[in-house]
Amino acid sequence: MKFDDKVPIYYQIKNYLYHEMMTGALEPGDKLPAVRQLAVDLTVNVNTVQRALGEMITEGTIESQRGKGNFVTMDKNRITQLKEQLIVEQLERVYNELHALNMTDEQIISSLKTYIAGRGQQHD
Amino acid sequence: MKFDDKVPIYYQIKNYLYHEMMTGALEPGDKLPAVRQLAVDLTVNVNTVQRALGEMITEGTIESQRGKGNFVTMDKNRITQLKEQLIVEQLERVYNELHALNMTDEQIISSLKTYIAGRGQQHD
DNA sequence: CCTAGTGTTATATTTTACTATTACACTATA
DNA sequence: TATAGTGTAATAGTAAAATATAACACTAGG
Repeated sequence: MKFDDKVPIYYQIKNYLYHEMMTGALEPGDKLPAVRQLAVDLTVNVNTVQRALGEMITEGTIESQRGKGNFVTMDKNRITQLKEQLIVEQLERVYNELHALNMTDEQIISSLKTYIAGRGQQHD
Repeated sequence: MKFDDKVPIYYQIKNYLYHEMMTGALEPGDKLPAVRQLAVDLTVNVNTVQRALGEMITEGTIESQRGKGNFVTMDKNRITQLKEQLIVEQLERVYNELHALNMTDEQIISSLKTYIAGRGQQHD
């Protein structure tokens, strides 16, 4: 996996797993890949994986069963809340960033529209 | 200044100065605060400031005059390009993030509208 | 010429993230 | 009960970022 060297790997692993949960690749109750397998898949050390999982366990996003594995929480509400939270965080960030660049609300919205519209050309 | 401990300080300093330039707080030809002053203002070490400035000098965003100070480039075109670049980077990021959360283009745009509309309530 | 203000550079130290490696604890199952 | 698969934890080492501190180089002005 490709990581941004400006932010801690364990933090990016958390985000990766969040997204797997948000998109349904990992559903409530699902068993995650074994920590050693995740380490191989992501080409990182087991301890780094463990650090990410440890935080998610503390948060209650995943549940650990020693000897069995790590499992996505059965609390679907939590997943929904998490998704909403991730979305708002992103919106908040762009808004603040673009607003700090002296753009008006209207300019922010229209620039996003333009960006998305102009996207079809060279991507996907 | 408050820093996000998930990303290097020198990198955040660069972004801070970029924004100062984008908003016009620092205009082309303007003299930046002395490195030691910046270090005090940002409550950071001189070397950390220097690392940020060093990269910006290499980029050509600012120009250094030994014994005199650091100055914003006179090349207004560069400032404009930089602003456009910063905007696109933000749009790209938000788009990719939200798209990865299974949102459609329309949902992304409308969620931003909703966010901005609902913003007036508790902020500014 | 001296001094204060500026950028630049270097050394040593601390802290944090990450890695490598090993060991331990628990579960399921053959 | 042995073994393979799982999570958990500790130790030691490396690398990068940031700090503290000091010195050097240049400029302007008295």
